[in-house]
Amino acid sequence: MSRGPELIVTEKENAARRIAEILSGGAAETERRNGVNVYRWGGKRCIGLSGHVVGVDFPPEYSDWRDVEPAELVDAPIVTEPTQENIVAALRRLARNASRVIIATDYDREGELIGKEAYELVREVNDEAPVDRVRFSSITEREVKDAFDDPDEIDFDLAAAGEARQAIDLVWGAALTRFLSLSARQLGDDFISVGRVQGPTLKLLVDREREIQAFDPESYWELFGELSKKATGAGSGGEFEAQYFYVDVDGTEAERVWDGPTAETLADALRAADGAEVDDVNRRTRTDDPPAPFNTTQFIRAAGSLGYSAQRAMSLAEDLYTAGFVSYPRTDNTVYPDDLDPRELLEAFRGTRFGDDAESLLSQESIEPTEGDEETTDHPPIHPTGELPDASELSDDEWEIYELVVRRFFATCAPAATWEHLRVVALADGEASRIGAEADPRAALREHDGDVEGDVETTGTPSLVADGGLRLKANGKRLLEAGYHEVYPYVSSKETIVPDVEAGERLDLGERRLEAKETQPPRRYGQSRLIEKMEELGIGTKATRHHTIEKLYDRGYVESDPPRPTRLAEAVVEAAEKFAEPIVSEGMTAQLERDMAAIASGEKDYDEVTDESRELLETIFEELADSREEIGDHLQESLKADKTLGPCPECDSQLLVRKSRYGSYFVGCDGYPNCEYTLPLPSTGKPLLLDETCEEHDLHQVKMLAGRKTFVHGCPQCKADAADEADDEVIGDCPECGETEGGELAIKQLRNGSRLVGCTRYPDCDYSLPLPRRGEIEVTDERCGEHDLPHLRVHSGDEPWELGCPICNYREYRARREGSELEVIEGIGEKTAEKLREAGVEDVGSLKDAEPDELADEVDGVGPDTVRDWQAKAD
DNA sequence: GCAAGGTC
Repeated sequence: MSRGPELIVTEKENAARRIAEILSGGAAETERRNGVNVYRWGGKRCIGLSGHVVGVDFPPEYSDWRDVEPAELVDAPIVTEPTQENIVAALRRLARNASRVIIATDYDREGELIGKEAYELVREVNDEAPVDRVRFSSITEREVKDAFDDPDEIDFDLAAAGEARQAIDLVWGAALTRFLSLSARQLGDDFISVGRVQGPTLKLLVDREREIQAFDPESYWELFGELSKKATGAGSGGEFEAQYFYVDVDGTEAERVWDGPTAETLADALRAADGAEVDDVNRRTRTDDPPAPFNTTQFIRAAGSLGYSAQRAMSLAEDLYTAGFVSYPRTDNTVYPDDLDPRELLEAFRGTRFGDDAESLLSQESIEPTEGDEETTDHPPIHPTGELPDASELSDDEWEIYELVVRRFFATCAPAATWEHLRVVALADGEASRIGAEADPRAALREHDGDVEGDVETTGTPSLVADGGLRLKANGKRLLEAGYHEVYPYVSSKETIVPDVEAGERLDLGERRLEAKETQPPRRYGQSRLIEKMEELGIGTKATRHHTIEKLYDRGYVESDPPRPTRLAEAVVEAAEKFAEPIVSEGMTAQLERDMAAIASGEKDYDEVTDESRELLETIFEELADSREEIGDHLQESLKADKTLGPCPECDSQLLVRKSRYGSYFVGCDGYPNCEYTLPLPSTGKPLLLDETCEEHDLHQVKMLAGRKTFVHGCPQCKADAADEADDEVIGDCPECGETEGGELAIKQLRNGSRLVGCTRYPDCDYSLPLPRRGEIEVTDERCGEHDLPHLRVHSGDEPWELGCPICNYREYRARREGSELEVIEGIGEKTAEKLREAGVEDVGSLKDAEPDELADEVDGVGPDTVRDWQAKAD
């Protein structure tokens, strides 16, 4: 009997390629099976999966939402089916005659489950070959070879922990999602979802919004004075700003004065001062340690401060990873593995544009990279691979992100920075003490009347004025050693200069200011702050948190950026808090983590944990049964509130944003069909109702979200009125019907806010040319010789610009677009455009000429319908 | 068509 090949299975294609390279010493060849790369050398084959290639679901008889009571899902069977047919087929073919199978998926819980899934697929076709498991934390020669020299077994308990998570997530998510959707009669694309991760994430946002809405601002005052060293013969002294402070009842310093009259008295006192004397000088040196290596969350946060959304940052990092320039971007690890030699990696940057920084780091006697708190087994922290891109290979955004990763790695190898902090306290004297003594110290306190901060009872009296005068303080900091700031410009190293002064020194007191301020509500979570918070609470994973946020947008739960929850989101959270609390609580994940740990250690098993979870969900459904209508009504009201613009001018109902049969948006009356009042909306983008309303019509302003083409439309009634009032301005003959029918071209303002040059015989003749949305259009005396039309000039911004003859302008626009980059088409990103160019499609023009089926065959992950969709958009 | 988790 001939021995078949050994089969190695990895979690992803990239890992398969690199492992094959390492184990074969570079001799592996690539062949395609079912459109999947298989690496072969000697008696070995290596195939990469694409994460989970099978998925859990309910059997088909449960798939109709209307025929199945959501509660039935609680005890429904769960089946596992292939989701990536081609990869599953390739794996089966290879497994059939394999003599041995080695599972080399990622070294984490989900990797163990993916490995077990591969094992099951292998066993379907081959019940003899031994199946081993190898584990390594990073794909380096030493780790991989060590792992393959000493193979282990699949940890079925650990995999079962992952399976329990799958089952619980499916059952809770599907049952409650269907319940909410059915109760609100939202069954189309606009179903109402909840889940173990999206639930608590949404509640974070809703809770913050509740705090903001409940916030009651308080007034307070702060005082400032401009101090300066007295000019001496040797040179002029520096000026610096100092702030008034007093000593609170508990002995701490306080700057905010919570009472207006008291603040005024103190300001009078400060104005009466004729100078200040330095009372105390305090110098301290502080070290400022370099940052820890990047995990996914901290990477997203740093990219966020450069203006990238979480989604965009991850997509760019994935591109850089696939191209081989940075390591795997999905990781929780903040400790470099032992086999990452920082010196060696720094040397790879010699002679590049990072060369000087790399050299200066290499000149250190020893390099001890920083470490974060989290050390995991799956992947190393995100770092450059040492494979160097040519700047021209990367888009501007990719380069910026690449540089961030390189510089972060540099920073982790760099020395700490040191700062000198200088704190100066001076007393504003002269008449200040006498006048200041007139201020009521108790009134300065926030809690003085006992009701502001609840039951905080304050006793004692603060000291508003010191013996020698009004206290002023200034804090300066100077960078003594730049340390890692030299190589990592993304965190501020700004200095605040306070000049050297000595105790007892007299200072001039210049301008004095009393500033009235208000306490501010808490800020909304930004995307990266939200991801940090999710990580803190343990919800979601490094690979999914940014997707969860995208999902909240897709479901209509949040809008704009930073994400703001809609009324629908509030209603979903309210309903869940009342009837299905676990689904919006981070506690559910915490419990699940405990249960999974118990399964992994063998204390519990899959059935025990999933049965227990089903029982809890069962009781929740018992409660829900009676409240179905109540919940549904509230959800529907909230959905309507999210779409409500304001009062209808023709009846007592409200105007709503509606969607036409053709998928376009318009404004219609809630009283339809009794009231048929409508207003049009622009044809591009998805409408978002802003908080601001139109003073004249009491309607919410409308913003049209359309990616880079997003714009504020304003009040749709105002736009329609403006169009009704504007007279069409005739500029020449219609080229289509001017001679035969006498049609003329005119500049027209449409009721949906757009403008065009169109035929006066519309709709009999629909000849039209586009015009820009913004700016005033001037008809000049100059005429186009070819089309006999006047040149147009557009007044927007500071400088008017020449649009010229509208026909020539449109022709040029078309030509530019035809020859322009593929990326102008919605849905084509940089990666897809690159793939298209490889297939010989260089620009929009050649995309339009392409045969959809042929092109789809040539480009991975693109179907003929997608091509047709692009072609339609190109027109 | 539901979730969350992989991967792209």
